[in-house]
Amino acid sequence: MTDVPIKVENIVASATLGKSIELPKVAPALEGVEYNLEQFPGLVYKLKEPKTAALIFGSGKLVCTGAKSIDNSVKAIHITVDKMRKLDSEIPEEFNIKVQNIVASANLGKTLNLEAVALDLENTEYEPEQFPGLVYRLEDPKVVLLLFGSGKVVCTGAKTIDDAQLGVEKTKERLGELDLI
Amino acid sequence: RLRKWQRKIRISGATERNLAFALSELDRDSSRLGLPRSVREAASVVYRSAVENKLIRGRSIEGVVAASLYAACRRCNVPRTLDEIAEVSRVSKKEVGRTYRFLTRELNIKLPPTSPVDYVPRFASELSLSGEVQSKAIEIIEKAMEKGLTSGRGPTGVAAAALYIASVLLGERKTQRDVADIAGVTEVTIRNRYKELTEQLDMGVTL
DNA sequence: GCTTTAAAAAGTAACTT
DNA sequence: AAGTTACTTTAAAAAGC
Repeated sequence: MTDVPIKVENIVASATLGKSIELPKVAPALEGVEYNLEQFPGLVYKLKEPKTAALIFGSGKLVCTGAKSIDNSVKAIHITVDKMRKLDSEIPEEFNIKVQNIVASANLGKTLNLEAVALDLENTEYEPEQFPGLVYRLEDPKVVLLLFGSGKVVCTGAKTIDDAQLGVEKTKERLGELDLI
Repeated sequence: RLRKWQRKIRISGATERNLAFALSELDRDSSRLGLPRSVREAASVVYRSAVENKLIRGRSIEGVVAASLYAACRRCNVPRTLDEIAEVSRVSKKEVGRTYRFLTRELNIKLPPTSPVDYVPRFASELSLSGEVQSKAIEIIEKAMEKGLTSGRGPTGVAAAALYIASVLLGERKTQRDVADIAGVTEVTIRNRYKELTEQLDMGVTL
C-alpha cells in the first residue's frame, strides 16, 4: 500500500521507418524544421500538439522526445511521419515504435536528510556542491532516481511506466527499512 | 629477446616520465592553491594508486592529477571547490568532477560530502575573523545540519552565511559582499541561507 | 566523449527591471 | 530586492566525428 502516485514528465521513443530517407526531400513538409547537418546529423522538428520534438535521420530512424504519455508519443510520431509521407510516398504506413526512456516525478511526502541517506543507502552519489539531488541507482528495476531534501523524487531510465512506479515504491520502501524516512 | 627488453625499458621510461610529469603538475596545482605538503602527499598517493590500478587509460594525466588533488583536499578536511581546482589546473570543472567520481568508485574511496565546517577556517582567515567567530559559525552550522537545513545546499554558501551571521553576532561584522567574494558565492545566496538559518534556528533578527 | 531533444527536481548564477 | 532565464544532474535513442 505504498501507493505513491507518479507523474510521467517525459517520454523518449524511437521509430524505425524501414526505409532510408532523403532529408532535403521531406524537410519542406515539416514547417519550422531545423537542420544543421554540420552540427547534428538529424532534422529537428518541433510539434505543438502533442508538444514534442522529433529528430529525423537519413537512415529512416526517428526519435521523439517530450511527450507526457506513451499515447501522445505514438501520436506525435504518426503525425510527423504522415507529413513526411506527403513528400515521400514510399514511407510505410506501419513501422515499429519503441519507448526508450520514461522520466517521472513523485513526492514521497516526507522530507529527507540527504547526508544521512548518503551514509546508509547503497549505490548513491551525493555532491551538493554540484547538484542538490542525491543520485540513487536501483538495480531492479534498473532505473536511476534523484532524491531531494523536500521529499520530491525524479525517476528516469525506465522503459515502462510500471518500472518507473516500481522504482519509486522500492525506493520509498528501502528508505523506510533504513529508517531514513 | 633484445627487442622485448628494449621495449620494457622504453615503457618503464615512459612510465617514469609520466610520473615525473604528474608530480610536477601536482606541485604546480598545489602551490597555486596554497596547499600544505601533507595534502600534496595524500594526492600523490591517490594518483599512484590510480596508476597501479591502470585507471589512467583514456584519461589525461592532468585530469587524474586534478581529481586526485580534489579528493585529497576533501579527505584532509581542507576542501577546494571543483571551480578552484579547475582554475589552477588545465582541466575543466566537468572533467575534474567526472574523473573524481571514477577514481573514488574504482579505488573504493568513500568520502562523505564536504562539510561546510571544513570551509570555515580558510574563509575566516581570509576575512581576518577571530577564532571566536569561527567557533560561533561552526556552532551555527552544526545546528543547521541537525535540523536538516543543509540538505542539497552548497557547502560554501552555508559556510559563508554562518560566518556572516557569526561576524555580526560577535561584533566583527563583515559585509555580505566581502564574505561572498571570499566564499565564491553571490550575495543572493548568502541572503537566502542567512534568512533560512536565522528564521529556522534560534537567532533573533540581527540585521 | 561530443553534438541535439525534452522534462522534472532544487540550488545557484547572471542579467533586468 | 524581485523577476526572468539558464545552467547543474539523471536516462535513452539517433549518425558521425
